[in-house]
Parts: sequence; structure tokens; C-alpha cells
Amino acid sequence: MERLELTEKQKELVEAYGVIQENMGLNPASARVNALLTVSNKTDLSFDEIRDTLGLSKSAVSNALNNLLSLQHIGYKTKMGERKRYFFSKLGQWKTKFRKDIADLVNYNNLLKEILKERSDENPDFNKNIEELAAFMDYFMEESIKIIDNWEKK
Amino acid sequence: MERLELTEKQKELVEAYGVIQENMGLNPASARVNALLTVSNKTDLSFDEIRDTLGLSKSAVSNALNNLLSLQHIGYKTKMGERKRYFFSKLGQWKTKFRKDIADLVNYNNLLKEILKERSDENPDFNKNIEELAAFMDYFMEESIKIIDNWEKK
DNA sequence: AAACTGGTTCTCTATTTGCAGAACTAAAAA
DNA sequence: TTTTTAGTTCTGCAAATAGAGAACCAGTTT
Repeated sequence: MERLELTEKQKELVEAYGVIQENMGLNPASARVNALLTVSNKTDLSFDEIRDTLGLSKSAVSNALNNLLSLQHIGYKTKMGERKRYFFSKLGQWKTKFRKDIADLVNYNNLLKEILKERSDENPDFNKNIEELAAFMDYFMEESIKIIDNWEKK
Repeated sequence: MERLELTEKQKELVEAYGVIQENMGLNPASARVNALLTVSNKTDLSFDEIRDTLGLSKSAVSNALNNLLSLQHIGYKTKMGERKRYFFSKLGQWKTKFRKDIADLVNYNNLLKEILKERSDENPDFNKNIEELAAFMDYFMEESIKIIDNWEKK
């Protein structure tokens, strides 16, 4: 047993943060693993610490970790002379992720513009709404990049 | 049969926009209904037009419409002397939704701040990352509101 | 060589989701 | 009063998801 000591409050926070991440598209196990790596005072946790603390099976932990690794939500480090991996939250990389999320809006916006191109002029008001939304999204993406640029050089 | 005439291109757009909306959390049927209401030249569609055009069952359409109504993604209007409802996309209300989405970030941010409060000072760098993210989110929310305020009065 | 470590992968179930089709309902029309 | 309209709700099934538990596997240690 390598279960971590968590206060009641911390356990609640793992659950609450877990639920939020479930709503953001993670499966329950991945959501809780990610939450644990954010809440725990120890930032670098071994497979068995995660397993024992969350009471999950090996397969659940293995799949959750690989899932989170592929999503780049977590990473791992090794320690000299040890085979074990120590997993950690990549919360610190939020700036990179933020930029990527903004950039991904381009796809949605492009589709919107394509839809607009295919629409007849039967409903000009609706068309104007799409047009304005697309234009706003371009504006918003630009401004968002400025916001984070501005934040970073400061 | 009340199937709408859609060009091949429009059918593709319904599918493509549908997929995007699935990725944003809608179930397949809701995603396609919402997509149809965005792509179709006719903006106000009856239950049976939706059903026949998308080839879905009554229950699927009924559930999808009620789901989209409760999410406020669509609305409906009636016509004098007709019992039928005509459903339409509320794409035009994106400004309102944008503000709400920004406001909802408060919850995520509050949880982050709570997590931070419970953390020991064992890993000051990680704590700093959370702190910076929380501070940035406050900043970002403020600036986003400014962006849309600015866009609206213009 | 045998046992242990740090996982991964496979098998099997339980749960959830998504939707068809049929039965149902309330209001309106015939 | 019966029928039609415009849906809603129920029943049931198929497919997808989630995760337990056991088997497995490649290094490591004994």
C-alpha cells in the first residue's frame, strides 16, 4: 500500500475537480487521476500511489495515464537508478494549451464561413448573424493572442 | 414526406458541422438537428421537415429538439392558425452565450483557487503555476468582456 | 534460474447512451 | 364522435464506454 494521506478537504477537491474535468470530456478515471495530480501536495506520483490513493484497478490507472499522456495533460519523470515513472500534471503548460485552443477556433470559424457561402439570400438576417459571428471570432482570436502575449511579457 | 432539398455540399456541411458539435458535447442527433437549422436556407423548420430531411425517428427528433431547447441552442415560433411549431437556430444569440461562457469560467477558477489554498508549500513552483493560471483567468475574463463590449458598441 | 517490479493487455461484465418503433395523448378538425 | 395532427413517452435493443481482475511481459534483482 502506498496510499497518500489526503485531508477530507483535499478528497472533496479531487472529486469536485474530477467532475469538472469529466464535464470537459475526460472519463471518470482520467478525470480523477488528473485531479489528484493537481490537488496532491506531492506533485510527482508513482503508478501505485495513484492506484492506491484513488482505489482504482491497474488497468484503469494504466489506461487513464496513457490517455492523459496522449492528451498532454500530464507528463512523467524518472529518478536515477529507479525504473518507476513519476507522473505529474502539466498544468504549468497552460499558456501553450491556451494558444492551441484559440488556434483551434479557426476550424469552427472556417466551417461557419463555408456554410455562409452555401446559403441562399432567402434569409438575409440569419446570414448577417453568421457573418457577424465569423467576423467576431476572427477579431476575438486576434485579441486573445494579444491578451496572452501581453501577459507573457510582463 | 416533407424532406427539404439540400445540395450535396449542404449535406456535407450538415455532417461536418454535426461532427464539430458532437465534439462540443452534443449527442449525434442533436448535433445534426442543430447543424441542419444552421445550414438550411429555410431557417424555420417543422418537426416533420427535420425528421424527414435527417431520416431520424420521431423520438430521436423529439428528444433532440427538447435537448437543444433546454440548452437554448434553438427556439421555436408558431404561425397564426397553425398548431405546428417552427424551430430555428439561436445562432444569432451568440453574444449572450459568449458572455455566459466567460462568466462560467469563474467556477473553474474558484476551484483552482480553493485547490491552491489547500496546498502545502512543499512545491512552490507548482503552486506558482496554479496561482498564475488563476490570475490570468481573472485577467482574461475581464479582457474578454471588454472585447465583446467593444465589439457591440460599434 | 526464480522471483519481483512496473506496468500493459486481454477478457468479461456492468452501465450508459442512442435511437427505432409502437403506444399514447391533448388539442383541433372533420 | 371519430379522425387527424403534432408531438411525447415507453419499451426494448444495439453499440459504446468504463473499469475490474487476471494473464502476461520485459527488465531487474536475487
